[in-house]
Amino acid sequence: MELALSLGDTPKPFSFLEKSQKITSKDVGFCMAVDKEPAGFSDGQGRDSSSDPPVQLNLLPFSPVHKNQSSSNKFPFTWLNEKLSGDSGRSGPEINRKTGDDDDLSSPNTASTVSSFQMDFSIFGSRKKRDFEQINNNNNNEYEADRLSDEEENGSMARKKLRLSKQQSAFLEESFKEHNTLNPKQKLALAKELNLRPRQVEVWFQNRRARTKLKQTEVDCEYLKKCCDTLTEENRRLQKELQELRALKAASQPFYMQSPATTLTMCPSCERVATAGCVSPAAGVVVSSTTNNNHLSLSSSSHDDINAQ
DNA sequence: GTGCTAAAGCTCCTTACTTCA
DNA sequence: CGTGAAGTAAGGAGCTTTAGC
Repeated sequence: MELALSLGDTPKPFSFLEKSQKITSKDVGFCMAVDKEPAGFSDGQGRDSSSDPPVQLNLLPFSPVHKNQSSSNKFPFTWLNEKLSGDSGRSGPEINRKTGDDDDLSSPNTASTVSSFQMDFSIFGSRKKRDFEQINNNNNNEYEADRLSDEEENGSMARKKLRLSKQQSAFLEESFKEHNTLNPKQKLALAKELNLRPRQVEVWFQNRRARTKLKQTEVDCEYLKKCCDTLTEENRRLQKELQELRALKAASQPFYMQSPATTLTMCPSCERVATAGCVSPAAGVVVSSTTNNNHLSLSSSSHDDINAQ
């Protein structure tokens, strides 16, 4: 099966494309523009994805992909489809280019890549090794693998942290807008498109979800704060009204024979109290002080009743 | 069907690095 | 130039899910 995938002006063409033009999706763990997905599709990590639900397209409702996916649905990401089917055959952001024609020369990626390469690779953990092995095994990110190989040869593979370029971040952001989780295929495709390791894509999405959650938590916190302030103010006001009501009741006792009936309204839900003639729409319970029983009598009425008046 | 195990992914927390005021 | 805060890539622990046996 032919898989002609242009990834733009990559500084170094993928060697597997040079070695053999005959590529199966099994080889690359990634399937694009194929008439049908081969059985036993492997993501290159030992997992058989053939049992996946139709590429879990509930994640990507606008570009459903099925087992007999047509070539029009090249890739679950609509924005990636556009880029991959671009007129110039030059797709995706130009990133991590070795040549200096990138207008983003001031990109932190450039500086950090150079500087951090000088650190000690011994701090790399098992996961880093796993990713590195995965790169070598899958050839799914040869450029990155080459860079790592160069670092290893130089004995300075201690890149602790590599800042992603603006283009890479923007690209990932676009994919995150599509959906905030990735299936293995999408991860590999993104990694390939962006010349990143799949692990980097995975980490980026994890961190992105964490940032989203953090922002949402901050928003929720702010909302709850306002609610708390409102309730505090409401409580203060109600306490004041209660004091007024008690004062009114106390004042009416010595003169109950002379005092006219005082009608107060009280809402059962918000417990607001107001005198008759000043009935708020929220008032729901009529509190009337009569001269006969020396205590408040309540007659209930709903908000609707009040509002209907 | 059930239990065990390994692999993978996730969240959460943390660290380390970069950028900027 | 030095410094602290903010942003972010990445590591690790612990948990869950899933597939294979």
